[in-house]
Parts: sequence; structure tokens; C-alpha cells
Amino acid sequence: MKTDHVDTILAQWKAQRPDLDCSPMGVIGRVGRAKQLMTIRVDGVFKQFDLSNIEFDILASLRRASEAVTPTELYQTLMLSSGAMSTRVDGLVKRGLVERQASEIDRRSCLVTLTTEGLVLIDKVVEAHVDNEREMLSSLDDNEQAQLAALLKKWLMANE
Amino acid sequence: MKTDHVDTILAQWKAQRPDLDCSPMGVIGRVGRAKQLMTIRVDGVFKQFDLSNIEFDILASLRRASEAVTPTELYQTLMLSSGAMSTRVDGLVKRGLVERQASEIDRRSCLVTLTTEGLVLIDKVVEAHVDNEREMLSSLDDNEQAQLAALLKKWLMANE
DNA sequence: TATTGTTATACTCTATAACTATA
DNA sequence: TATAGTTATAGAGTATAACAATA
Repeated sequence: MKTDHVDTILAQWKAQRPDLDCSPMGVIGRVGRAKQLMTIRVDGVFKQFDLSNIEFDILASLRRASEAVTPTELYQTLMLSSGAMSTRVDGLVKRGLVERQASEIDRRSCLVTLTTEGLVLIDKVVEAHVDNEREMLSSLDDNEQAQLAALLKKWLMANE
Repeated sequence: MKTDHVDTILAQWKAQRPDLDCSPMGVIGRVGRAKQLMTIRVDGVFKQFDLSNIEFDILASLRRASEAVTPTELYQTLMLSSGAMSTRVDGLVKRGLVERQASEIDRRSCLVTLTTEGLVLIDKVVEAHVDNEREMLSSLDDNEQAQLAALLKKWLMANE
């Protein structure tokens, strides 16, 4: 029976603390380990377009949105501080990927929108990103992928 | 049919980019989202013991190891730079949780070991940690947890 | 008074590379 | 020469809070 890295850790705990049932680590440890390895490969694609993970998330949020988005919505959705979001948006503005437009109804506020250049870029990046993800999952067949998504979704619906 | 956060994102992509098959996001996005939420709760327990995630990993590595561990082994296992590991070990030494012992065979090297205090602490933390993880998984039954672990393990064996 | 968004500050964490001592 | 580990430096990224403008 083949093993992964988490099996090794579980065996070590079993040897040192046989009184402890570490089986939850077999689930949560693997979620963390998988995420870690997936992140490296996902970020590799973003890096090809000179984007960080968060910059991708901002551009993708703007691309997905059917209505205009404010900085407040962005930092709340992406779980960043308002200050951090200002800094990030600044960087994207400097690169000509997004613009700030004054709000017509609330003069304290603004709307962050993609420039044409930003739209073209995020559309390219998303395509490369999804292709990369599909390739990353090729070690599981369609049924296994669906099962995995369904189990995680069940957990998420109870915990998010 | 109930939905989670990833369903929302998938629906938005479907609306804006109907040409794009984003189904891989349904898997990888959920792994990431689950990891994100799990991390918050896992770190909550570590924080109760005034430990960071990495400090826990160092203490746990030492506790699990059957033989003495060098800083080099630690930073390679935990994927940190040597400098970062030195800083981390320093902090744990200052708190009396680990000690550096000169190696008897290689005088450039040292062995990092748990103090009695460190051993007592990590044993307590691991117990609280596993209890917390078990509670976090209570929305899945034993069979579902096993399935989830098995699917992730299959992916990990092909990708790590 | 409360809220939106920006700016300024300080902090945490890290990688890099220079460095010491030893192999 | 190469390696183990430490130290010093600099950089990235962040939260916090003060701030200005508007609600």
C-alpha cells in the first residue's frame, strides 16, 4: 500500500503517542498539504503574467461582477484591510489594468473598473489558469473530481 | 439545492464567460476555501498556547521524531530558509521550549531538542489540536471523512 | 455622528547573502 | 572547497489608526 507525506506523519505520531487518535489529521492535514502544492502551481501561472494571487483575485472579482464594485466590497470579499486594498488597487492603476471612477450617488465612494487592457489581461489569465487547474487534476478521473468537490462542498456549507 | 461560496463564483463565471468550462475551480477552489477556513480555526487553538503555526510545526516535528533533529532537517522539512529557521529556533530557545545541543560528530552542527517544558507543552497542544480538528469535521460522518482523505491521498501520491 | 477611502506608520515575516567555523 | 548554522540587511506585505471628505 502506497503512502503519502501525511501517512508518514500519522505513523510518527502513532509511534510516539499511541494513545492519541490522530485520524482527523488524515483529513485536515491532506487538505492543507494539497492546498500548499496546488498554490505553488497556481501561482506559477499568475507569475507568468506578473500577477500576485491577490492581484488575480481583484481582477477576477471585477471581471465576474455584473455591477460596478467599490473598494469596500473588494476588501470585504477578499478579506483584506481597507488600507491593504488601497495599496493593491494603486498598483493595478499604475499598471493601467484598473481605474477608479467617482461614484455619482456617494461622493465619498468610487467604483473600481477594469480598463480595456485589464479586461484583455484577466481573460487571458483566467483561461491559462483554468487550463492549468484542469491539468493539475488529471490524476483524478471525472467521477473522483466530482466526489471530491461534493464532499468539500458539504463541509463548506456547514462551516462557511 | 443549497450552494456554497464557490458555487456563487462558478455561477458568476458562467454568466460572464459561458464559453469557459470552469469546473476545475469547483475542486481546487473548494480545497483552497476549506483550507482557509480550517486554518483560522486551527490557528485559534495554537494562539491559545501563544504559538504560531510554524512554531507548532517545529515543536511537533521534534516531538514526532524518533531521533535528534538538526536545524537543516527542520528548515528543509518545513520549507523555510535557514535564516528563518534560526530566528524561529531562537524564539523557542528564549521561551525555554527547545535547546540547542552541540553535535558530537560534527562540530559545525547542533541538535535541536525539546526541553521538559517544551515536551509538556506540545503534548498538551497536540491533544487540543486533534480535538479541535475532530470537532471541525463533525459535519461529515466517518465514511465521508475517510472518502475525503482517500481522494486527497490519491491526488497527493500523484503530485507530491 | 457614522462611513468611505487614502495615507502614514510600524510591525511581522521572510529570503538573501555575507560570515564563522568546521568538514 | 563545500557545508552547517548564524547574523545582518532589505524587502514584501500587512494591520492599525489617523485623516479628509461626505453622508
